[in-house]
Amino acid sequence: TGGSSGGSVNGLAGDPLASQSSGLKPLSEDPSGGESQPGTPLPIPGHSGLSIQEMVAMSPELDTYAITKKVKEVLTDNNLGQRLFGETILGLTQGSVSDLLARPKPWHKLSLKGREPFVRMQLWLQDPHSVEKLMDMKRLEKKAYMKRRLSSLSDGHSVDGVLPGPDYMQGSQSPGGQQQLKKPRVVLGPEEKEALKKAYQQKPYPSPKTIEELASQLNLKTSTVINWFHNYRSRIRRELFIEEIQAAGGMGPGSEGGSPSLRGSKSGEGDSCDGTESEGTVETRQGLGLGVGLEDHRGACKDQGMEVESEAGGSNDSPAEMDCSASGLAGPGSSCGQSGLGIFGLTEASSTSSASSTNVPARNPRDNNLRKKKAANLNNIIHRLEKAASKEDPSEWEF
DNA sequence: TCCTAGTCAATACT
DNA sequence: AGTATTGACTAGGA
Repeated sequence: TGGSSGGSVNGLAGDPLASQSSGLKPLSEDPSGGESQPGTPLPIPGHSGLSIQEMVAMSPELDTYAITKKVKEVLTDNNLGQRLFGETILGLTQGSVSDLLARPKPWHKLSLKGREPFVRMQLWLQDPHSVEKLMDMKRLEKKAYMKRRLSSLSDGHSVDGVLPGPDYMQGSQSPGGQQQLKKPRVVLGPEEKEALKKAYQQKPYPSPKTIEELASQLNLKTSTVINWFHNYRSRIRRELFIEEIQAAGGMGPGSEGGSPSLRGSKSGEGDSCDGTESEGTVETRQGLGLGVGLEDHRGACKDQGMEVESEAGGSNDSPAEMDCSASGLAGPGSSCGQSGLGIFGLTEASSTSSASSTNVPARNPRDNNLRKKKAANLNNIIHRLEKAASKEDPSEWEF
């Protein structure tokens, strides 16, 4: 991939990580770069030469929340970092791992590709030697690091770049040979973000024209504004998923139940409710209904001029999920984790949250968010309706 | 062409 | 040093 993107951690070319040690799978994805699809004849350790893709395809529904919870637990208990875990087990970078562990999307909302890390995690959890393997890896890294440090010290260089990470070379992408000066990362200031959020509240899907305006007003590139909207929408959507999971009782026993998710924008500002307003779960998926799930909750915060009161209280949620209904799981009850039945021995999934639960006493801050969600959701619906309206033939309407 | 899903990777935070 | 956040980018769907 030309850019940094696809390549990924799996560039673990010659570092100690990949190969070695007991049979840790080097999760390499296709070397070529073709990425996603085909390749990956990754022979998962104990599973009859199936590629992960195949395993993912065959996998029954997994409880992503329980899996990440367990993984976090194991990692912290054993003092293993996300970076090591991500690079050696998942083939993802630290940031991605952090994100994944903190906000897992429910299984039924994941694409095949998105499910892969969870299947890997599940497999890892089931491996009785998972921890020790990773520990070995850690030791090796440390050793290598020390070595490098020593040698460079004698050379008189500093070893800063010693990001144990293998790749890291930005050179990989400069085929021509010369380093293209990397463009500095754009960092939006609080005011800019504020303005963008405001704009989002009024129009989650701004027109090109609006985007242009925003860009010039904020002095940003239009692509930055576009990216911001894309990212914001998708991240808010994710927050919603988390709520869904938790509202559905997804948390396990030990959990405190607090959702780490919704942390609106820093307190500061005067804005009463801003933060993660949201957008809707318009979840397209298979065309089900408008995602307006979320029961009603009232809430203060009437800013931005949107009022939004009632809406169809639809059940939202996804529809028909694939096979679902796991077949042979039946875990040992209580704790998730191990057990190992069936091909995967997966732990049952708490299945789709049929949301719409009427409970949820409504925790203070949550209320506002829900309201916002509904509001934004409506915007989404409107967006879609407008789109549909542009189609003459009703049969083309999607909803 | 526009959107979403997934990620990367820089960098802010702890 | 490890973790969290987030702008940018790729792939793929419609």
